[in-house]
Amino acid sequence: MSKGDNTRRLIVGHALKRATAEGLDGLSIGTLAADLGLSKSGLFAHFGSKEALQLQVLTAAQHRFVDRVVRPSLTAPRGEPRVRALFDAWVGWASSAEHPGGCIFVAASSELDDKPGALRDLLAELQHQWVQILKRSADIAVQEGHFRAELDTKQFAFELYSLLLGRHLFVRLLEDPSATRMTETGFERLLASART
Amino acid sequence: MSKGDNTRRLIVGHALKRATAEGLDGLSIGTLAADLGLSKSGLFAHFGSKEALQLQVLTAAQHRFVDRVVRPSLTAPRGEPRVRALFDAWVGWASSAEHPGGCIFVAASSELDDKPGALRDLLAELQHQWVQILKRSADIAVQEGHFRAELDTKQFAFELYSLLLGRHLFVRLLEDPSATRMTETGFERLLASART
DNA sequence: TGACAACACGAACGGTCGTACTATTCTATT
DNA sequence: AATAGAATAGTACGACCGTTCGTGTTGTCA
Repeated sequence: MSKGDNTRRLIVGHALKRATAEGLDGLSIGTLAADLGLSKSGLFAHFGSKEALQLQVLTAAQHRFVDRVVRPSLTAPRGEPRVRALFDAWVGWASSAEHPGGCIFVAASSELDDKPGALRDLLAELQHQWVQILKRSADIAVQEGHFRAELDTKQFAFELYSLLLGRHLFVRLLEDPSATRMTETGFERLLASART
Repeated sequence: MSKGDNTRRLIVGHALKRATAEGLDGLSIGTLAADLGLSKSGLFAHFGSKEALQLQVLTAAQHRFVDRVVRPSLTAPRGEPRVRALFDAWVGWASSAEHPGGCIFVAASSELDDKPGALRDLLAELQHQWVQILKRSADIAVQEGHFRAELDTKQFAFELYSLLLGRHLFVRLLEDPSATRMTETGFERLLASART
């Protein structure tokens, strides 16, 4: 890995952290450069445009998400345990000290849903993939006999992700100390209704 | 109502529409003025600061929300019908042509949750009030015997609002045509589990 | 109708933004 | 040690930002 690649990673990593708080659009080349002790132009040269930087940040977030949430959960046994693992890993992801602003995908979603462009397209694709992961984990739980055969697994994924989104709001804006407990309660209710 | 008051209302109304799409922070005095055929300084004079404008936009949104969602629902019979009315009215609110960007409170929530200040405080207060309205409607349904006595109504409000947030994402970012149907299905499941 | 307040305007300020160029410093290979 | 190329810095730009100020214009009430 060349020196430039290394610098680029440092930039993207730091930008990822800030983007969860300020939003992807709130990122500023000048501020990022100052944070890292670089010149504006030096930092800019690594990307060529702000949109390219934002795309790299989002892509880096995806890779990290796969590392921290998806892959670890795949080690859990197929079926309901894996569904639980995904749930727990997501909560851990959104609460991680690595991302003080919460989940960057949630933060970016309402920011980008009205702004057509490559950034929105990528985010929509990533969010779609995540919902599909949740759905497939439920499909497997059906195969394993943990969930009932007629379960609408897309509906299950929707409701599960809704709970996670609700938690995000209650934790971050309302600062409700019972947010995580309520999310877990809702999750248990959802699981119960999915079982055979 | 003086001429100035009227102009101010026009400005705030238009800003409210734009803020749902661009975000409260994305509002620009210059752009708003151009939209309305006013001069930047003329528009600015009505508020004295951008934050004051943003606060008025949020307050106007609250008034409109009460008019369009809360008050009409209060005409529904106490108990489960009123809970349903609130649900339906919220979906109508978020889909209204009046707010092409969806619900401004949802849009502002992830934007402001990391930015301390008067704006965030006001938004948190409004969101808290909304959750309380949902909770109290469930309390009434318990009183009326529609919901079971031991129901955790705060939990109910959390899950209900989570579904609405999930719908917002699925409609706006993922453009999933079955979003509203899934929200309704989840709502019915939630109601069923709350009944006696 | 005259007087005064309310309202709106244009110009300008200092600042930050993304981006484009050029120049310098560093690094790695010969 | 020399040199090519990558990496970073420096400077400048045009655009837009919120804000201020001075000056007209318009509306309102005595």
